[in-house]
Amino acid sequence: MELKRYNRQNRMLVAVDCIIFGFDGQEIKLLLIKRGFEPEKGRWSLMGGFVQPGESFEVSAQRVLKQLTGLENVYLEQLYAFGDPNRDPLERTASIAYFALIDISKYEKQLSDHFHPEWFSLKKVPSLIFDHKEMIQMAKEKLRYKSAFQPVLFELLPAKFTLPQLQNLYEGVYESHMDKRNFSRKVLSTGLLIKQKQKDKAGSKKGAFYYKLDKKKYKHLFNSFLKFGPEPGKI
Amino acid sequence: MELKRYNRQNRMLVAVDCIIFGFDGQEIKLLLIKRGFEPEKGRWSLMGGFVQPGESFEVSAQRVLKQLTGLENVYLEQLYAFGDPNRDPLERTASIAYFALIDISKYEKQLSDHFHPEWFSLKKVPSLIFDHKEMIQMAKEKLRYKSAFQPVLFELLPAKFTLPQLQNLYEGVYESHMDKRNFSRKVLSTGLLIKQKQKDKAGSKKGAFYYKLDKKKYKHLFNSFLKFGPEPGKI
DNA sequence: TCAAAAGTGTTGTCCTTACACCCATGT
DNA sequence: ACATGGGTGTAAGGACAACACTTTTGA
Repeated sequence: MELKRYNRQNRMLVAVDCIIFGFDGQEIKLLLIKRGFEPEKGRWSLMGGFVQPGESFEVSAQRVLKQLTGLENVYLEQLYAFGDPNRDPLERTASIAYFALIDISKYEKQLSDHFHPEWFSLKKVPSLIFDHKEMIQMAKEKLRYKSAFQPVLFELLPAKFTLPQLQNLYEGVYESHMDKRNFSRKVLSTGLLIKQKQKDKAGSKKGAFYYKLDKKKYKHLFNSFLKFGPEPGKI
Repeated sequence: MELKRYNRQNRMLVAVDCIIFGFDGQEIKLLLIKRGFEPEKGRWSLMGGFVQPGESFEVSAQRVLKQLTGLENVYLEQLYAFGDPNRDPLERTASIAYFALIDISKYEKQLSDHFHPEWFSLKKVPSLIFDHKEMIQMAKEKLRYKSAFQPVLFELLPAKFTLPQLQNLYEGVYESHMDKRNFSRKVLSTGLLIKQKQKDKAGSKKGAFYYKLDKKKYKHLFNSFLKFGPEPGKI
């Protein structure tokens, strides 16, 4: 006897939600939208969408991300599956949360959108629907944890960036100050950065040298990076 | 107008699967069952079950774990949500994988079970259904990653254990050898271990002193532990 | 000329690693 | 008595943290 379905079991909706991080050279930001349908229509929310038939979670998250930002091939990683039976008041819906790191300079508001997206400073996140605040909190923690050992934060930077920008980024993630001498020694010692001849004159009169990632080494060294941030585990 | 449901969306089955680790004093083991229903009836599998209405994923995993082991209050952590549309050939089923660390000495085969559970050495895992092999691989990696910074591995040990046992455990997780002098200095320096007066005479003629966890410090220090294993990130 | 940010070196401390011998005891 | 595994100390090297002054240039 061959079954056609699992009988007597309940099915539920499954959605993906994306925590989208960006970095403007000064601070870390989060891309949020105004929810366009009931319930909670009009409130701020993470970008999300229902998982479609035939679509894996990863593909689903990529689709949702592209819909909002127009971007493909961005850094995307599964964060956590949220499954509280009452997290969506209308109907039981599981959410697989993904976090994305995008180069904010490549982001372009999609013209014909109805999402009303806005970038928010991580310190000024508005009230959000459902458990989205919890998702963001968890994403922040994971980002800290992860970037202590892997050079993921470069995904947030444009092709050319300066050391002060990079330091701002790390300081933002760890909400702490770092010594610039120790910082530059540390990152340069990885050999991942290639110094450019041009300077960025935007941030100061003297100007700061641009650096580029050594992409070959980057892929190769992704798993053997440095230790940053506060004591490991204290994060 | 208020909606009652999200229309035009597809619902799917959601299950939990548990990767259950144990440690017998010598090596790390995995608890597997013989699947009791179609499809793939009779093949080895992780213990799992469908998420029930009103039940969160965490509670669901706890229930499944108790069903198999009789244990409650064990270390349980969400690993990853597996959602490939074809992972279960019968019907689309998402699986939220959890990994559990149990004290193997507390485990007792449930009498009236129909699961036929068996402990397998991590090095001799049989062929498994669906994507369960991938789940185990990911769980191993997460365990490595995690136990480098947090004292999670104590969850696998009985109340009293010896330093050589503890070292076996770490060596099993990292599949490497460690220097016993450096190892004992390192773990003792945490202050988490309380030396007992009795010895375990099972493993040697001289006998090895038992240690107990300082539970207060354990809970407090859970997030500021040591660095173990190979280079961070090389895991 | 001054203000503002970029860039650069040294030192002390601590952590990590490598390494070898004696101890206790059951057989 | 001996074989087996348990227990301990030291020295060298490397990583990290603390710290202050000079440079450049736009206003």
